Amino acid sequence: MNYLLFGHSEDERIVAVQQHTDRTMRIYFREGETVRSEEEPLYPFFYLSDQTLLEGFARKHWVKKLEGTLYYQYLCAFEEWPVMWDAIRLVLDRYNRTAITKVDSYADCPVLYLVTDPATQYLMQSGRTLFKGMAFEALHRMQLDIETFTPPGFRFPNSARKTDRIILIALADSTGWKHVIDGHKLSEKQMLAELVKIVHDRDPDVIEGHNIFNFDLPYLTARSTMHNVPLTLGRDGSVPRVFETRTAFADHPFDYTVTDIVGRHVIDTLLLLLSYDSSKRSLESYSLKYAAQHFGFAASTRTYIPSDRISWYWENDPKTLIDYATDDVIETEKLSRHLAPISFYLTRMIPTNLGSVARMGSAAKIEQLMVREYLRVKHSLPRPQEGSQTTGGYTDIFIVGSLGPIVHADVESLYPSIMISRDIRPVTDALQAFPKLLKDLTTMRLDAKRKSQSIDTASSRSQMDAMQSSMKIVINSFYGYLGYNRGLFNDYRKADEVTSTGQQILKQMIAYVRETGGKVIEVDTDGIFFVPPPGVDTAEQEKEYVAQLSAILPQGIIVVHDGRYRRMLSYKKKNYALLEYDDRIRIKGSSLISRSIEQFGREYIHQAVDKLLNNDVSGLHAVFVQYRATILEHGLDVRAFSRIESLKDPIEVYQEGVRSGRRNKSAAYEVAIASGKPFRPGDRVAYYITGTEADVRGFENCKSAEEWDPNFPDENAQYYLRRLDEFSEKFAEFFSPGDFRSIFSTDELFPFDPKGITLLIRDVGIKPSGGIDEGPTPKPGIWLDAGEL
DNA sequence: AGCTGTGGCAGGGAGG
DNA sequence: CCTCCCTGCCAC
Repeated sequence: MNYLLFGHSEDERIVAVQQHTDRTMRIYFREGETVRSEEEPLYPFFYLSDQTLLEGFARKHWVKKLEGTLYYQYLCAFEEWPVMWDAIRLVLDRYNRTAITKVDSYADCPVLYLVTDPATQYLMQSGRTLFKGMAFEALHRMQLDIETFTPPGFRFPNSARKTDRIILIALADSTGWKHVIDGHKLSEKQMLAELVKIVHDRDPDVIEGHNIFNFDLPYLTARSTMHNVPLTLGRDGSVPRVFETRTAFADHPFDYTVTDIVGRHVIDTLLLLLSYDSSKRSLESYSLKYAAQHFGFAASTRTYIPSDRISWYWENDPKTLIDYATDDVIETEKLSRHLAPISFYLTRMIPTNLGSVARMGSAAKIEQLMVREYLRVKHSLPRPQEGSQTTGGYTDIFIVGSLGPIVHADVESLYPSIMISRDIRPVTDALQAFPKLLKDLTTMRLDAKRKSQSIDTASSRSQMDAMQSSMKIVINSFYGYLGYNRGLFNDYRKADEVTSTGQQILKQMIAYVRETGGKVIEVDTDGIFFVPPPGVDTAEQEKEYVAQLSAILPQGIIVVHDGRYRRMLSYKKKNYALLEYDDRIRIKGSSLISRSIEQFGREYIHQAVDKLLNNDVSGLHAVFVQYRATILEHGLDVRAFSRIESLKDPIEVYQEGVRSGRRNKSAAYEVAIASGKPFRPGDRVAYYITGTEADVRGFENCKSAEEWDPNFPDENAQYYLRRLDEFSEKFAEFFSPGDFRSIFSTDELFPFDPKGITLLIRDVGIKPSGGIDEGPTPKPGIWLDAGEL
């Protein structure tokens, strides 16, 4: 069963982790077939570990769609067979043919070995099934962190500036060893030489650091170039190979400089953290210190130093700085031990080395699994489809207001379940590897999950848990891969089939709840919030009810009881709040909790939602009055009313966009430009609005939060009062217009009287353009009393 | 030398 | 006023 995932022969396993004496490289290719591209949309290809071997080969002969894809340097695909043979001849001619040997153990698969760069060879081989049967704990990992000195008057360390320098290099490793190379005792040049010596003595498999790709390693590289000390960190004594690259986490592109070290895997825990957060969405910051506290392994005795005080500590209190740097590497080790196992266990099945797996996106992982199987049987690969997906998940809201009790039911792994039960695969997947991979991964994941729950020893349990989490990530990406415009095996119609099947299932769930007397409030993709029918009161009865719901759905689709709540404040699609039975409040949705809302606004909304969920109209009014007064008397701190935005584009791109009229001016960029400090995409700017009128243009009336002076608060109180009103406006949905006005106003003549004010529940079930057709639905815009439910 | 998907809400600014 | 476009952020 695991044949596709874990390799085809033990020969694939490279036993020696620390040896790479075999100076060879593989070329895979297909022989003796003729596929005409116009008859069959398939690429002839070969697999090459070093793209420079094809230097000079006319680019126009390459299949365009493969340029710049995931395989730029590995998979060379061509429109025509003759062109492919030309390319192979070029590679062979470029090297001494006598160095080419056929390898017996690959007799069933034409693989040529070619003498070439050992670095690439090691990295290629080490990624195959190297870690089969090996535990993460057996890896020898080293953590590295550098501290730099910047002379007074300069803000950032500058890798080219003579007066800047590395002052500490902190090192630790997974054996518990710790060391600091101290810049007081050695010149920077000696420190670099010492670093190289230590790395060779300890000989780690993995080098780790937080933001190591964008700071520590590029800085070390630049300084070693300046001092003419070769940074020979490779296992073969080579210097790192460096290249710029870009990846995307959620909506945000992230640029970084990869530093490839021969025979070692480089892992940046910042990338692991970004990847972790792109599915969990729970982190406020991606700093090492924040992460260590978030995951609960920051020591209470940990030394903290503000980043702008590092130079001061080095000159005045170096011991504290050494403690600080040492704590950094210790936390890095813990962070990696927490997050890296997921990548580690994936390297067992994905034909790429650990360092690459840790940087790869999930679609790339699926493609690697597919390509691996196609390579094995020497089948050509499909061309990516042109076009786009047309459907997504079904989202709807039927009731606006505060009501309860609430049950949340959702379909377990909706899209993977649909794909498995309907045997969905790309039309181009001639080998039918796609559904087989999905099924095997799912079975294995459930198996690992069961084991992780039943095993006694903590280390085996966490190993099983890491394995099942890594498989979960891949499983959940199979659907996304179908709609991925660069995926070789993409298939938009199949992606649409998955989503529209999901929509049907959700609509069946809605119909069932309605027919049995429940009240559906909001649905989104695979989950449904509803007030259960009369008689379904206890948690056990709710679970029984959900089990009956599950039973009416197609085979393989399982609905589970995912939560019960005292009340729900339903606001808009994808925007709601829940009151748990232990009185905790959970708020969802960008219009209620977005980070683009000023902090005081988020706090105000949170408190107001609390009052609404608890039917406390007087309290709601009191909250409004209090915020209003605080704003007017400039009682808020700059952190409460400033807005933090990240700058997506470089300054030139922004300015060009504004000049050409293609984009509007933006306060965040204007503040950043006015500060005169350099900024890079991804940097965050905190600013606030100045002036006296409520209705000012942001980009003309903005100041950096750093400029705000509590003694002369010049924030625009009228503007922030308007913001407060905008936040309050969200709650207009829950009251009659008159009641709303009296709650959200300050009348000095008459004290506020909550009598007669009720929270309303509005049925918004019928949409002008159709919507749900099952079940009777009241007319739109009808106002119901909250007591009805 | 790169990249999983669609759906939804809010806010700013430009122009009607 | 309104609509449109764009960006940012979020749910799933």
